[in-house]
Amino acid sequence: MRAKSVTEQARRAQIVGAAVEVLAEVGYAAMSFKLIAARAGLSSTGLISYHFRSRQELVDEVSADVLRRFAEFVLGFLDRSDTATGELRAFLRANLRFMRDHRTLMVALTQVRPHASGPGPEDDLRGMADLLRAGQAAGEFRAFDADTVAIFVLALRNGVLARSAEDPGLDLDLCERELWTVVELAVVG
Amino acid sequence: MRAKSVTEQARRAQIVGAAVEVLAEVGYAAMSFKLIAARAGLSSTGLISYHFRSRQELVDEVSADVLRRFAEFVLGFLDRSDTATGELRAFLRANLRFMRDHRTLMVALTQVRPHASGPGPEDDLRGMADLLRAGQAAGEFRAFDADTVAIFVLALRNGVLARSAEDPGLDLDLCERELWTVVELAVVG
Amino acid sequence: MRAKSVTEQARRAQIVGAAVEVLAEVGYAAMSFKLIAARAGLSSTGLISYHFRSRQELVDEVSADVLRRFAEFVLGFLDRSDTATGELRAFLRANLRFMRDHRTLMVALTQVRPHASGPGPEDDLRGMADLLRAGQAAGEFRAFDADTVAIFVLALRNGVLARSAEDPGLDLDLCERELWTVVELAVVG
Amino acid sequence: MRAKSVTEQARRAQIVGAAVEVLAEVGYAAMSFKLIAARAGLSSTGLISYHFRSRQELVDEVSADVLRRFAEFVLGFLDRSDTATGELRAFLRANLRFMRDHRTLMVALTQVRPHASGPGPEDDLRGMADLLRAGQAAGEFRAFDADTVAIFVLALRNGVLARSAEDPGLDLDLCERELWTVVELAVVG
DNA sequence: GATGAATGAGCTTTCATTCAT
DNA sequence: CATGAATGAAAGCTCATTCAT
Repeated sequence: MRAKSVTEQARRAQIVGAAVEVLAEVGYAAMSFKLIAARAGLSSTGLISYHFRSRQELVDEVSADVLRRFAEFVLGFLDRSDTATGELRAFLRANLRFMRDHRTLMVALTQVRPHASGPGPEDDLRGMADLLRAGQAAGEFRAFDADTVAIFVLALRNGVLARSAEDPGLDLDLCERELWTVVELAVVG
Repeated sequence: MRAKSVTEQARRAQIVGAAVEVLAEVGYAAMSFKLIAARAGLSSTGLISYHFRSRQELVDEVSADVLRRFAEFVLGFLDRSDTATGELRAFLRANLRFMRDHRTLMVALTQVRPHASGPGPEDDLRGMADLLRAGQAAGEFRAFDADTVAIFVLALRNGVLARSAEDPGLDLDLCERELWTVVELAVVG
Repeated sequence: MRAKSVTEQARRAQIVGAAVEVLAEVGYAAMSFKLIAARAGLSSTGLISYHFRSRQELVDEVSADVLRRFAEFVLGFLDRSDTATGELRAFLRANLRFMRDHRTLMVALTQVRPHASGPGPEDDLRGMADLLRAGQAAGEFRAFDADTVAIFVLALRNGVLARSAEDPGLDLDLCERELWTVVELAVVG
Repeated sequence: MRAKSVTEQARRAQIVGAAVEVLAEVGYAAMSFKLIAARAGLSSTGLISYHFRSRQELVDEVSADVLRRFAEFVLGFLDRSDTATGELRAFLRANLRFMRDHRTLMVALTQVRPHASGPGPEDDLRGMADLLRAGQAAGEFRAFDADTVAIFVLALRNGVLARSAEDPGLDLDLCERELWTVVELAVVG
């Protein structure tokens, strides 16, 4: 792979940013190069094709980019704790805070991820199941099937984010408190 | 609204059925009349337009049709119990069984519902919150914010269905058992 | 050509009538079997195709039918006079009265005639030129090129009808008086 | 409104030109992007949509373009005279000459104008009525209802043009002479 | 690198017509 | 005779992509 010039990188970022906004606004199915170009202030959709080999490459990059930012954000919450319980709590909190602070990114991610290559839900699940198993090994969590409960934890996360996307008025701080209560009850036992 | 002839009804059903299969296979964004016509063995897309005023009408009908079948299915589980706990358990069980027995319908529904008119997630939430409040009033459930926990319960349902859609090998019976354990812990307290 | 049954004739008339209304309302370019069927209260456009070999045949029949009615109407005015001047005046009066009393027919005719076979403007012109020549031979009209002035007379007729079609509020009685003044000045000299 | 590039302008003009030819040849109802693209030597109808937002925009532009050319042409005749009589005569002469020299444009205009936005017949009538009133005020014309006679004058113009469109062999120079005789008789009195 | 014009396949929808019942 | 379902061509329009400048 070639090294990318600074200008090139800047343009790609600009286009990805515009795509994020479009995705959050009209959804994946209605996203088009025309809308993205307009949103980015570009004079031609040709420029998008110039910087991205194909629509799919753009979709992948949008997904990867938002995912990277999200991961960084979550990491900022995680590295303060060392128990599995603390890590789980930090993860959930980070997710809801990201939604609160970067709603557009989050909504765009939910729209684009099903159509992007790159890490999928299985990868999320693997990580979560590992965390849960670690908690069980440390005696913090009750006995349960970690793979299955991992599905549940991520389902709760996704569901709250989806609801918040539908209803911008949702009180995410209340959600965070109630969510932790529920997860603690369910996982710690 | 005019009465629809038998043939008309049959064709519409056939088209809706083909649309369901296409939706489950390629997703909403890639759905097209061409694919549906091919799947249904129709000679042209014109026939779809003949039976449905517009693409949106087809989308709405697909959503309504699957939703109706799903509601019937769920009802078959519900009317055996009378406590809120029993009803909640039956609801969750019914959902997972529907996925197990009618996977294509369920997957199609997740694809189409965000783009259909008709009842939306808010309506689901309202019903669930009412059930939870009834359980609280009956002393079956612990104290929590019913609207928020309704989000959680439906999130769990949706998440399991989504996971099952991604991974057809998922053991839904195991999920059902673990899910009820988790929900009981979380809701009954 | 086969004899047409009574029912057949009635249906054709009904369809022609509906076509006239549609033509007057939306114009030739926007006319369609669907609109005509709806207007006639028919359940299918197939019925139109059943009674008319083709769209063109319907168009021709509409034109011929209205033209026939128009001719009858005009005749009712003509047969009272015997001079060319009287006949010319009666002709013009009849035209404007027909527009006043049967506006829909007249408007439909202007829409359909350019697309119908059957007698065309040349035939109208021939008749008018003959009348003018007769008037010249009788010493009623001044010397002019009859073929050319025939164009003018029919142009005046057509223009007034077209204007009246555009502006239903046009005072056709005033038009009739002014028109005759003008024609008399121009033709008698 | 954005400034249009030279190439853009040229293509639009080319498409408008092709549309004019198609209109003159097959009429408004049978006009289609396919015919226009073929006539213009374009590879696809998509290019027409690329340069014109919609069919209606093309229709409007064709009408406006021909109208503009026509107005310029007429102006070249008008500015030599100062009496109402002279202006009227120049107007009529200009119309017939335009038909003689730019028959395709003229025929296209008659086809497209009823379906275009932009100035309509009422606007033509207003101008003509004003001219007639000016002539009356100057004592050049006899007493008549200017609004009505304006209809007549334009009717004569339209009728001759229509006839010429139908019969390309029509002697427009003869028409011009006879027309002026008739108009003079009718208007001057 | 950027532009905007061009491409051609694709979309949904409408059309007149045909056909089995 | 009438119905309404079916047909396939054609419509206007949008799409991602390509290309010359």
